[in-house]
Amino acid sequence: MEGPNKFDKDLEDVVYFRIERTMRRVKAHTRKVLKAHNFGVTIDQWITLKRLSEVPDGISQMELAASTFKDPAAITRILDHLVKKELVLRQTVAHDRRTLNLQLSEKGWALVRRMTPHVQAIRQKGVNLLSSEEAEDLKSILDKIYHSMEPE
Amino acid sequence: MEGPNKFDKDLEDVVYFRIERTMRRVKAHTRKVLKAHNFGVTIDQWITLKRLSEVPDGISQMELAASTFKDPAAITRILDHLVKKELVLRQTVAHDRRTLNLQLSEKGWALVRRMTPHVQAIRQKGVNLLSSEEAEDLKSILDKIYHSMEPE
DNA sequence: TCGTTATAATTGATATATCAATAATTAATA
DNA sequence: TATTAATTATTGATATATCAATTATAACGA
Repeated sequence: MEGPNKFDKDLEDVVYFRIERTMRRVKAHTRKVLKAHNFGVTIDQWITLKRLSEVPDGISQMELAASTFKDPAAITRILDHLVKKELVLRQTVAHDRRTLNLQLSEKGWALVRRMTPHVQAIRQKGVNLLSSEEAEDLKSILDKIYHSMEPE
Repeated sequence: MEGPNKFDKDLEDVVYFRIERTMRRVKAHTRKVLKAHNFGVTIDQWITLKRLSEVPDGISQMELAASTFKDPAAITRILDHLVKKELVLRQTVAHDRRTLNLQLSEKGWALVRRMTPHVQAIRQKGVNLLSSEEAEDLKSILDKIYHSMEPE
């Protein structure tokens, strides 16, 4: 905000830009790890598998989309890959033929178990440097921003 | 991390997941504002224009990519749009015919000036709720994570 | 029950992200 | 200086993000 021509702060100083660049780097590192171990899935595919591992009875695509903050259309396509790789089962539901129930296959469970320690290591790498107080601060600050922008 | 079947924390509790969902919401809100005012550019196109507004003499695509943390290939395509919309000038450089110099056009400058107050309002909306201390904490915590994952 | 409305998933179109490969040019070096 | 190596931008392929439109089905109201 110095100098005669400055009518706005630089990108570099914008909080959202910092958030973005941090996530880009985290993702780059994550991709490197996934590739090194030949897990055969992308980051978003991993997120999907991980979420499904939290709901053993399965959930619908709408619920999956909502809980991962992804678009239903994106979920459809991510699942296409995961079903083709036989990591996820996509089955019709008796009482509502619009809905598809999603569950990990045995192969999906095995992959999640295999990947988990490596993903934990990635989380550690960055977050380890933070005090537990800082980690909590980060979450609560992010949530303040998050809740300041309720849709509608 | 409770219950007999839990061998990993839930997505919901992962810091990176929180960061991601916050940014998704910020971007959703931003797109809504850009659309409401008919600015005719996407978020990434805006970021590119904004960055170019910080370097009136222009920069190369490599420099633009580095300073926005985007891939050079992505920059090429974003610029294709911006050049077509006559918001950016892409000119060859005398001393190095590999390099293209990028500058805002008059129309580009006008758009940046027109958009700036609205973008500032978006930044305010979320960040206003934070104390200046929290805002600084957020940046420094993010930077710790960022620097913990230096490439190579 | 018929017709309207709502919901779940898909598909299409466009924009971006990432990686690999390529073309053009410049730099480095034997 | 002739080669080789590095650099800049582009292009192609694949995956995702977003929005709009569509299909199939379910829920609802007159």
